[in-house]
Amino acid sequence: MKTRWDMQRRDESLSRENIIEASIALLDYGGEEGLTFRALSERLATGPGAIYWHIANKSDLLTAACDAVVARTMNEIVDTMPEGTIRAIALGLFEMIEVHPWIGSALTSAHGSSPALRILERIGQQIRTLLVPKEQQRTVVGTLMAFILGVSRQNAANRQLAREQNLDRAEFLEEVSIAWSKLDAKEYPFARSVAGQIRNHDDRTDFLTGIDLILTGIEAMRFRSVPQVRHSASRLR
Amino acid sequence: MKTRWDMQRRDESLSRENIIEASIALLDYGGEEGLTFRALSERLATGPGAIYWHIANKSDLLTAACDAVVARTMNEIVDTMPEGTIRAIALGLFEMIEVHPWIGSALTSAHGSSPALRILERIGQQIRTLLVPKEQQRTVVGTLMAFILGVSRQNAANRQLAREQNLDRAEFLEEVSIAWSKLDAKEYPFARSVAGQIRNHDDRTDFLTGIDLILTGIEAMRFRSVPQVRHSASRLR
DNA sequence: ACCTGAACACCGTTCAAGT
DNA sequence: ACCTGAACACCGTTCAAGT
Repeated sequence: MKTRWDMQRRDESLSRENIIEASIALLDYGGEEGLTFRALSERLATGPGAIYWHIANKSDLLTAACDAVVARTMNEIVDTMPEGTIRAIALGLFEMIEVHPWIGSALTSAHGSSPALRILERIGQQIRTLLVPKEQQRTVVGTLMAFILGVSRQNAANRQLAREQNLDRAEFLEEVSIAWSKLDAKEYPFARSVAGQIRNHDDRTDFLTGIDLILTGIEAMRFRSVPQVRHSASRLR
Repeated sequence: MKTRWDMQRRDESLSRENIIEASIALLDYGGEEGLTFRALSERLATGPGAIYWHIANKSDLLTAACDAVVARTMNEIVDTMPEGTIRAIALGLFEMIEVHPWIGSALTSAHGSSPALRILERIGQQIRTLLVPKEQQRTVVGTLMAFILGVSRQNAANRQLAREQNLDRAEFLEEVSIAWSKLDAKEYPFARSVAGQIRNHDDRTDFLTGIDLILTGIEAMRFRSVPQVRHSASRLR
């Protein structure tokens, strides 16, 4: 059952890098549940226990795999104008999570961890050149990150859902559109009203519109010398 | 080991509702890994198999638990002015996920599912009264939802992380602040520059600032008759 | 120092058997 | 119709034993 490739691979001794690369392959192929210590040790032609010599536990492994892919994605992005670069980063992450859907959830669990930090840094550097006031930079970057990861994760989840139901994109959207148009008219007027639009929308375009929405908000905020005071925050707490 | 309460509970026969309520309690207490069919059947004084008579599988159970909490949260929000209501919905969801961190991940996996739909509908109705052009409503609501859930999830994950390290909020932020200020100056200039701000920030305020950023963007967009054409989308694809 | 693989304590889920 | 609980096929992780 062992292919030439497997044997060759094992010629190199086991290393943290080997393990991470094999993990990424398993995750890409079988999703989060595709990564098990048994599958991993089989692919690496070793025992499950051996892996624990190089990595602490499964969570450590997931973060490391995540970090490797994020670092690669970030290195592929070339800087141009700040807004353009932000869009490129956004789209790069969107497509990364589309190809590696498991990254979405792996990335949540670590604000201080190194993959999330890479993204924060990259966006932050652009926001600085956009001349956003210093006190607002952190919030603005946080807003962009939350939005980018939120949409990308949702997009990946939808694709996953479609695949589970053995539908292509068009069929899946058709199903959702039909389901929404059949909702109760009193309780779900909005969902019904947009049901028709679902069919022909483009995920990337929607995503970039959202990014532009936020960039527009940033620009508008830049020209307000004093940050606006909102009473709702304290009133609603 | 059985308390009076447990016994009393079992007097009512098993039902889907019973099971969902018990699941929520387990999830709140022990997080996602706190919900197991063994713990659940013990709490309900029955066997693991009995549960399968009322629910399809664990995923079904999670969605149902999620839906129950989301429905409750949404019912608590009273409508006022559209912007105010959107902030109230946002903050309501933020606090909901803070109290029930497991909802964050449960909510991702289901764009068409009923908990996500409730949220979409509620926000959508407000966006309609804001007179956003019909073709942009879907995208705008999607933007808000992605942002709200993205930030809330991140916030819940941070709290979880702090708890795992047995730190209170202040200690945790202090740790992050110190870690960021020690990063490499060439590679992480932005993270270093905001390290100091981490210490004294308020999560809710940041969150509402982000919401306002998006609402500002929406307002600006409303006054453009023709939706702006972005070349980056096709250029970057 | 690094690897092996059996063993442990868990999972979700099924299903023959009961009432 | 609804419940029981043993059994199945998995998990992540540990650890004595090897090289």
